[in-house]
Amino acid sequence: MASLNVGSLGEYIREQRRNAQFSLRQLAEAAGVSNPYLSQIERGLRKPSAEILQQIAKALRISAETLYVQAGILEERREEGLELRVAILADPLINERQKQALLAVYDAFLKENRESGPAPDASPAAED
Amino acid sequence: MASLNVGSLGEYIREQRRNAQFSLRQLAEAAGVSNPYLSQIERGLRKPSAEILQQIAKALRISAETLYVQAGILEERREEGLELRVAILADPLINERQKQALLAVYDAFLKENRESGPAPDASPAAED
DNA sequence: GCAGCGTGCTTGCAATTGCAAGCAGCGCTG
DNA sequence: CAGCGCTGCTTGCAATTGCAAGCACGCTGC
Repeated sequence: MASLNVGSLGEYIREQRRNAQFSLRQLAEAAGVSNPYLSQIERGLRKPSAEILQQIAKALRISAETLYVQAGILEERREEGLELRVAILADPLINERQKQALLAVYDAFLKENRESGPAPDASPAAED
Repeated sequence: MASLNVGSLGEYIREQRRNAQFSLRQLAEAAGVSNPYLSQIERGLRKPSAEILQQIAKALRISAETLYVQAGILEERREEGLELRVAILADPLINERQKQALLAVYDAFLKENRESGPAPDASPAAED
């Protein structure tokens, strides 16, 4: 169907498989799918269901979401600022007042950064 | 296939459709799927692909991810407290100092809630 | 050379997905 | 009453998905 997405999906799976140093049959067996089908997926001839993607992801030890994004059924979260807002609002451990307070602090930081230019992200490698 | 998941998925879709006060045909048309197929999905007779779920979600104005979770192809993020911490740390719009400040505020709120009991989530429906 | 093994791919088929045509039932109107 | 419009569902079929059986090729050991 969406062969554009399937094309890059298949390439991505083949790349990850090679990174993991699995043969096609090894991955197919680990994933519980037939090896011809996996071959077809990698070459973009078939568009696998989400369940198959889940199985492949698990066998490759990568997140299923990664493959969903490649397949075009999940969007990468790219809306800047929105993701954290949504996460704050969705957090079950804090109440509404606290959520609003966090959002206010976040907004203040964004404003501060807009007025003083791009965030000088002094994020050191020590974070790792 | 996984008719357990499909069962709850269909019920969920019907419920959301009724909440939106759409007839089956209206939603099917808005979603760009056939109305018999939507009927079958709601009754758990068919298991739709992620693409169809995406279309339905869009027509219902809910996130596709919500339906993916119902369908069992995506897991809910349940790690309490961790998701927001990760989101704060991953946000590209604020710097490290600001991130630490947000985390400190969040921690303070969690502590406050632990000492005063469960978060009295006065989250109103006004969020819709 | 040949047999055996591993690799990736071809092919035909059964099951599933999604649709078009249409049915049955209900309420409303003239 | 008949006709119309709306509702949700039935059914047969084409296309797609995923698999089993098996092919072609390269490499290795005898």
